[in-house]
Amino acid sequence: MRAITETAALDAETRALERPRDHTSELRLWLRMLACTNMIETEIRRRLRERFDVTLPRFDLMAQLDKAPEGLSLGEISRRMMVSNGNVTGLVERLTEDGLVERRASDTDRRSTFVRLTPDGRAAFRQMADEHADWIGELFGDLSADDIEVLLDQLGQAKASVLSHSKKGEGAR
Amino acid sequence: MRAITETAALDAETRALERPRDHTSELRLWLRMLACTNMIETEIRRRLRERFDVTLPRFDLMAQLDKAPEGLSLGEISRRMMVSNGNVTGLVERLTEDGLVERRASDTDRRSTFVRLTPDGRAAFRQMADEHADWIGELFGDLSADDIEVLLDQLGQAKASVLSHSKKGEGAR
DNA sequence: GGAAGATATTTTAAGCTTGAAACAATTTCC
DNA sequence: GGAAATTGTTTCAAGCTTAAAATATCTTCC
Repeated sequence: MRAITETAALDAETRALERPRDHTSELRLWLRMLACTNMIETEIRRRLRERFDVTLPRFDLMAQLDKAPEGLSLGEISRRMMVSNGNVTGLVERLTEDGLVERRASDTDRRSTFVRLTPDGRAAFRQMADEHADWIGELFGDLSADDIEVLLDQLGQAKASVLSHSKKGEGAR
Repeated sequence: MRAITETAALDAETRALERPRDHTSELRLWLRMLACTNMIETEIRRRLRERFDVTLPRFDLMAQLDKAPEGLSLGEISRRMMVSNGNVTGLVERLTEDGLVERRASDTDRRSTFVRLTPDGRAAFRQMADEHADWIGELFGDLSADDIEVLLDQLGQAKASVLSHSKKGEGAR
C-alpha cells in the first residue's frame, strides 16, 4: 500500500489518467429530466383514466392513427411509437374490442395489416386530445414563452447527443 | 349554418372567449422531453441488461439502498422511487431471491420491514453505478457545461410548474 | 424458377406497474 | 380505555412491455 504522501502526490495524475471523468452534473441532469417526465406522465395517466377511462398507451396509439386518416400498418405504428411489435399487436387487439379502431388486410402485401380509427374512435380521440392539450398547457403554465423556446432548443441538442451515442444512432455517427 | 362573413367576423372573438388557448408549443415541448427521456431510458435498459443482466427498476431500487446504508422501509423506498407500494414488494422479493438485498423486521413498528443491500448487492451495485455514470456522461457528451447548467435550471422551473399544477402539488398551491 | 435473405406480424415467457381492496398495527382524540 | 382515523404492507386482477422465437410472405439474385 502506498504512503499517504505518495497517494496525495499521485492524485492529480490519477484523476487525469486512470479515473473516469466526473459525471455528477450529467447525472443530476438525467435524474431531474426523468423526475420531470415521470411527474407529467403520472399526472396525465391519472387524468386520462379519471376523465375518459383510457390508458396512456391507448391514447398514444390513437394519436398516431388520428394523424394518418388512411390508416397505418402495425409495423409503422410500432416504429412511430418506439415500442416493440408485439406490444402494438396487443394494444390494437384491445382497442378493437372496444370498437375504437379497426383492422383491414393490405391489398398489396398479405403479411401486412392496416389499422385505422373507427368513427367512434375518432370522435373519442378528438375530445380527449383537446383536453390533453389543455392539461399540458396547464402543467407548463408557469413557464414563459421564452422558457419554452429555450427548453425546446436545449432538449433538441440533448436528443441529438443521446442519439449519436446510442445504438439507434450508430449508423449516423 | 352561419354565413361565411359572419363566421369570419366572429373569429377573433371566438378565439378570445370560447376557444381554449393554443398549446402547440407546450405540446411540442412535452413530446420532445418525452422522446429524449425515452431514448436515454431505452439505451440504459439495454446496456444494463447486456452488461449486467439486470433491469432498470432493480438498479434504481439498489441505488436508493446504496444511499441509505442502514436500510429503508418499503414505504420509504416507494416514496423515493415514486412508484406504488405493491411494486416495491415484488421488486424486493425478486432482489432477495437473487441475494442482493435482505429484509429485517423493524424494532419499533411491527407493521414495518426494512430492506438493505447485502455485501454482494453492494459490490454489484457499485460496479454497475460506475459504468452507469460513464454511460450518462457519454450520452450527454456533446453538451457543454453551460448547456447542462441551463437545462438543469430550466427543468427545475418546469418541474416546479408541473408540481404546482398537479394533484401531488395541491397542498403547496 | 427457386434458394437465400429480408420484412411483417404473432406468440410466448418473464417481468414491470398500477389501483383497489384487504389486513395488521399504530396513533389520535374523546 | 377504546373508537376512529391513519399508516405500512401485501394481495389481486388487469394491463403494459420486452426480447426472442416462430410463421408467413415477399424480394433479390443467380
